[in-house]
Amino acid sequence: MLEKTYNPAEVEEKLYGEWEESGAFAADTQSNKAPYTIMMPPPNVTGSLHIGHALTFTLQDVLIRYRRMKDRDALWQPGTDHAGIATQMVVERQLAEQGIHRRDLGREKFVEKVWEWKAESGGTIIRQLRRLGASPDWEKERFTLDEGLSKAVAKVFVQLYKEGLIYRDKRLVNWDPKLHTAISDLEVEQRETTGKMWYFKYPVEGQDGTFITIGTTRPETMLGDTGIAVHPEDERYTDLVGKNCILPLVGRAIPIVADEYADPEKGTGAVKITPAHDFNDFEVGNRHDFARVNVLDENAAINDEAPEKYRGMDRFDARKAIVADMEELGLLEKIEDNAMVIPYGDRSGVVVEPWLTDQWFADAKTLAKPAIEAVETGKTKFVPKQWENTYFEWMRNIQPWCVSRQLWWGHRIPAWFGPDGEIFVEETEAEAKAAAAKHYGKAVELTQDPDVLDTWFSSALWSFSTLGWPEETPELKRYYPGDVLVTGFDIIFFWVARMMMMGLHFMKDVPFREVYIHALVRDEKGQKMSKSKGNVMDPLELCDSYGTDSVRFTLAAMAAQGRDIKLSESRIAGYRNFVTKIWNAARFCEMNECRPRATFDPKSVTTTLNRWIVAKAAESGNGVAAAIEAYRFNEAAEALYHFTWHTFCDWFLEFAKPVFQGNDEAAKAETRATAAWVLDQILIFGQPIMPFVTEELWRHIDENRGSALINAEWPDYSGLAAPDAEAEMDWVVDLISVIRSVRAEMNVPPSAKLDLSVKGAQGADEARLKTHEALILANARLESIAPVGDDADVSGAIQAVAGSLTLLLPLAGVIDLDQERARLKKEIAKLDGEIGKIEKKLSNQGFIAKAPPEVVEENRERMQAAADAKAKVEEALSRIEAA
RNA sequence: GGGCGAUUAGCUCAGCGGGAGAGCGCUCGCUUCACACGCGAGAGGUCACUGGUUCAAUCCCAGUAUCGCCCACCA
Repeated sequence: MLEKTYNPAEVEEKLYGEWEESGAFAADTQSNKAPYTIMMPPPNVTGSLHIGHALTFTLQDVLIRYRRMKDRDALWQPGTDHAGIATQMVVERQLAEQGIHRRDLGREKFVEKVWEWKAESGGTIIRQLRRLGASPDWEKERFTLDEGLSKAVAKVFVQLYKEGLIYRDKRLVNWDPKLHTAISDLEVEQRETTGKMWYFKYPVEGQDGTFITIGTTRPETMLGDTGIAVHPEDERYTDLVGKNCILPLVGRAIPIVADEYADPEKGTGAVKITPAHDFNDFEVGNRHDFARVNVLDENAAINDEAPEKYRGMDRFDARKAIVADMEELGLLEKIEDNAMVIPYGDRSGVVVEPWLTDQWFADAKTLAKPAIEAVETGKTKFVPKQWENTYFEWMRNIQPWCVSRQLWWGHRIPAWFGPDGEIFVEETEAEAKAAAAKHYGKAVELTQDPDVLDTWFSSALWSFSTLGWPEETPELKRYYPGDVLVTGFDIIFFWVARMMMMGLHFMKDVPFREVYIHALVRDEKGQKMSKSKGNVMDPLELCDSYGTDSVRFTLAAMAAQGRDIKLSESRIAGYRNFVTKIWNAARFCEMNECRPRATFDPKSVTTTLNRWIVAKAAESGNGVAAAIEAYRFNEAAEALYHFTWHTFCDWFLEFAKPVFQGNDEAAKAETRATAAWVLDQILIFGQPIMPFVTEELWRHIDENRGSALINAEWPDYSGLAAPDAEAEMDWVVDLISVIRSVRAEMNVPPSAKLDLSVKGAQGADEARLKTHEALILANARLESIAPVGDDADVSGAIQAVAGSLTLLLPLAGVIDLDQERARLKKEIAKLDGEIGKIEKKLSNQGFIAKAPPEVVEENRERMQAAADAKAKVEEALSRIEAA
């Protein structure tokens, strides 16, 4: 006998262990089913499961579990990402607590430490994924830094280099002065702030007393100024073009040039050019052959290129000093407030500097072309389609991708430098040495590039590197390309776009046919969850409190295709109640000896109630399947919820009660078997979303089943769905006969008062089975079914009974007469309103007569129905008045 | 500056060219032999605003307002 409530904690761990051990999650390259592949976006190895993970992994798990049952050899390929910067920071912080800096250890030792850390703590998120019930093929778990993937990375880098799609260049990059590495544009976060604009007067060479005034938001960079630009058509400055300014504080003569970049509308129309510290100025500098004077070191402090006074100063201290000095010289014209955006490193949180360095770049523009085309031609589709615009927008304006990072943790760039700086890019050191020997005609010492690759470089290969590429493995052949990639919109650029580029380049096919973009999870107030705001919801704590199934169900139910999900705990509690409801439905079935029969054929049921519920179950099962296939997880959840609670429990089980307690043994047996079958269906189509409670019940109901629910087959409901109106009608008629029999049983003549209150119901036990609840439900049901079809007999019978029900309820004392009178009056007013509305519509339609005839007809019918309903209510009211 | 999204019941959200929905909350009544994590009955909404298209608009179009997100090198 089942307990009264379901206890998730007891079963979750047990079931998960059994699933995993039995190999239930494993894909099978030998299977004769078609493959279905989802590549798990590899979470950071440093990570711990947050609610966003819980969402994305739940949705993926729903898809995988569904496909596994339905018709596919499903592979959910798991793994983790080495997360260069994030991981290095974690370990550095840990070392710092012991007073150790990574430089003290040296590169090799430090990397060793990181591996140690990974071995100890890197498994957290993987363990947590298990807790969530995720069912990837764990045997195939990969790590972006493991041997095979590293080999793939090296091969890709070398090939792209040799194709000219990766190159080394000296240009401005976003430099993080705290982490001492370059970062990509995507890793820069622009924050709006109110800053200052300083107006400095630069003296014109040879013209005492003539100044050109420039505005700047970054006074400290003036030490690196190598030119001034004005607009060619700006008459204010025409006579100064070609002359020089003397850069104050430095004394360098810098040319004044005409360049379209200078906007006469902005500032003073004259702009200082600092090619080494500003992306725009870099371009302008190139056009005019300006020198690039770098005045900052790797910490963004002033370096030795600057006048001695400022050397070693932090950039912000230097700013103050320079402003003060300029003021003293009388060269500070004014200061204004200025709204501006400041670039911050998304990991370090400090202001990043455009800084001139040698870095490796990937030619993203060339790689992007096929990736754009693949989406244009529909080879890969985004769901919702909306996101394709975002993708196109970025891809069409894509900038060179800086792939090198000045870190120690990551894939070392496979490039070696000869004594004269010649570069040898090869997959291994041996190959590089061979190439160098050939180049120099003798063996030489080579030094490997100290940099590592951007973490996203290896992630970009994930869709094929995890399957064994460059080896021609059976997995690679079978599971590439993937069916769908499930992810949040925040990494469309970081990851989706880059996988498209790499997949198309190296596999000559898209990495996935669909990209399902889901929302991001925010708190109840719509704010991004963050530790500093204290509004984080820990999914594992929620699983502890409410059970994993409830959390999964909530996430699925809220995964509509919007942008944000605002998660509230009360909703999780609501779905926890739903889990209990299923549990208790099963308990009820158990108590009434509803056991699955192997020979049961849902097509063969005879009673109206059973035929009806079989059809409804099929309809719901198909609804769940269709919703999952369309990535409408909320609809799948809703269909499951509604069918289980409001169809199966509220109606079917209620009406099964009189059967179970009656004397018709044949009907009893059939209804028991039907109830058991329907409950099984609920478990089956509930499994993808709520795997634990469904599996537990599945096993409890029959311990001798051939397989676990997770391996059960999704039933074919064809021939069962689509109950026709007649069947529905029959059922209502049957229902009405039940009600009539109640009256007969209780010896209540049709005209007399039927006491339906529970306490007063003194009739036979059978009569109590369907007391006032059934009547009230029946009443609601009847209303929802009207207007009836064209079978006059059935229609008449129903209307007659419906009328008597309306009357019956108040007479029975179930409803307070005064209240009922008020309700009826209100009802009449409402119907009047509706009649008026339809009348107006009809008159419009009649006048212009453009509406399709069936629509007009429909409206006439509705009008008639409303009028009939009104008459009925009026009649009921008059009877009440009379009583 | 460019782009996108949102605005529907007290709250969190679905829906969508022809009858306003769910969960939670609220009110009333129920220790009914599955379930109080329950059962039944209710209250509550000019579907942001203004125009337009249409026989018909919460839904399509245009504009306005408010909120939010993404992208962007603005001195």
